[in-house]
Amino acid sequence: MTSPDDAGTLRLYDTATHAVREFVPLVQGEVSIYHCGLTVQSAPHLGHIRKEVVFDVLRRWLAHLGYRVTVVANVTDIDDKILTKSAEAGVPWFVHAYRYERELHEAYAALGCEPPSYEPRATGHIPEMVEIVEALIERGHAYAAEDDSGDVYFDVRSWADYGSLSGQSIDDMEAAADADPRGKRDPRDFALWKGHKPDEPVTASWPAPWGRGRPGWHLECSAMAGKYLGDEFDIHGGGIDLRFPHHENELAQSRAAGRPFARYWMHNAWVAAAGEKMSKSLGNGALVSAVTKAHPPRAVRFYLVQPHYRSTVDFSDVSLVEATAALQRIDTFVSRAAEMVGEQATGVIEPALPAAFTAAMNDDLGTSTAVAVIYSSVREGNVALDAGDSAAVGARLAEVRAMLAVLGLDPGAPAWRAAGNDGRLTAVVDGLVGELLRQRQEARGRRDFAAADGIRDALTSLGVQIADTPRGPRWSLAASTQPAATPDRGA
RNA sequence: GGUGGAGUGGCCGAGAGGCGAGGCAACGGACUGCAAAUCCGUGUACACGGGUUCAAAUCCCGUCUCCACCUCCA
Repeated sequence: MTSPDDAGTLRLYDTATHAVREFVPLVQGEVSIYHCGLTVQSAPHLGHIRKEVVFDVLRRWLAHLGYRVTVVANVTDIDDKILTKSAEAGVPWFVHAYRYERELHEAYAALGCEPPSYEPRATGHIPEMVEIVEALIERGHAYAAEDDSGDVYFDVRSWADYGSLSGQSIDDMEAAADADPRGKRDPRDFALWKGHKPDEPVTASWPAPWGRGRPGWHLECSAMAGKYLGDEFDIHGGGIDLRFPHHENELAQSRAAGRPFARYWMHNAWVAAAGEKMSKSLGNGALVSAVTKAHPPRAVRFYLVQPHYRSTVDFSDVSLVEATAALQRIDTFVSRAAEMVGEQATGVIEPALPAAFTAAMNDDLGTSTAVAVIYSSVREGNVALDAGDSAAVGARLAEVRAMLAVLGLDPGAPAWRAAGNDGRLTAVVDGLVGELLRQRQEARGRRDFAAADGIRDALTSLGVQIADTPRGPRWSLAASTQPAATPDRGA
């Protein structure tokens, strides 16, 4: 399966063709990616941030392969929910939107996601959207509503390919849902432009040839992708639930306006809670802010990265605890190895990756298999460590860190440095623990094991783990963020 | 009604015709004063019923259960 030849080319699952296709960029050496950002109407939960993590890994892998990658993720800062919720809260809609945009950025940072190359806001691109609507009207694919709402709709019947992305035919779609046709020719026609309503703030409307209003949701992505990536670009991504209608509509309106649009469509599965889509069983416990408080953020990322991106992952605290323990195994090796060979590999992602890792990543981002390769290197590294073979340890360490870096999990990366720790605190703690360990060694020397174990227990209860190695005792912070009582600790 | 996906050992989670991914947990052994960490070892797992095949978790048929989408949800 994993011959060296296979490792050479990247293959991605394309939702539009329902097949894994070899990835060939439009422009050699460059990759352009657009993925739908968030509607900033509430705090991001784990499901929202999974998409960011998935595309962050894709971007890192493409960069590793030598591509220059441009990533655009929009911010939808105007929509029905934002207007409703801001009205309820009694604040201007843009205040509401900006507040959650900041929370989104905090979530990116907390999980080590690099910010997009461009992160355009919908409200900053009204002229580009108007331009598309004009082109669609001119070409006979859009029309102003026949009532006096000021809405403009896309005419799905005028576009033969409508439904191709999601594999549906217009006639099989459940049309009854829309009880109020609102001047549509066909109930499935979707809004490109929504006419200003008297009860909405004037600030939430913009002038257009067919009257004041605001853009429909789908329109903004076509406009911003076109502006920053051109009429045709490589990869369009988003959550699987956006495939229809959002992406179907984006595709239809872009192509109908004469733009070739995306060449590959990638959709990540969602994070489920108790078997159900997270947005439905919305619990505050799944907010990124809450989860990263309860569990180490790097472990949260590990938990999101390890399953394949097209598999649904089930959210539970138990899974996060397991992910924390699993990551600890890797980290223990990294720190033990670094102690032996020094911090030689800091920040350098040069060492060759194991062929199995490359093959796994090239096979539609097989992160799960890729993680298994990391564990295999860790085991080899541990064996070398026990054997005192520092050359082998150094090689495995470099390799492991390089693989972790691809997944955005390198423990030495700036993203994971504790905020506000300038190093002095670490030095003080190291000194204090070192002094206690010295006392413990003395006690052990005179075979006073009660005293020695007393010191060890005291440190353990503070979340400091002690390990006696042939080179003397070493300490590390326990994986758990609640250091005190680990219930399953035997007497 | 239409479209797409899923059911894997105590748990999480890959794979997609043939040598039991990987992790967590558990048990045995080595190491240790005891631990911890680490290493070695231990599991006849693929929803159910048929079928194809020398060989099926993987292909085919049927059944059951679950989830998502079908006009604004990552």
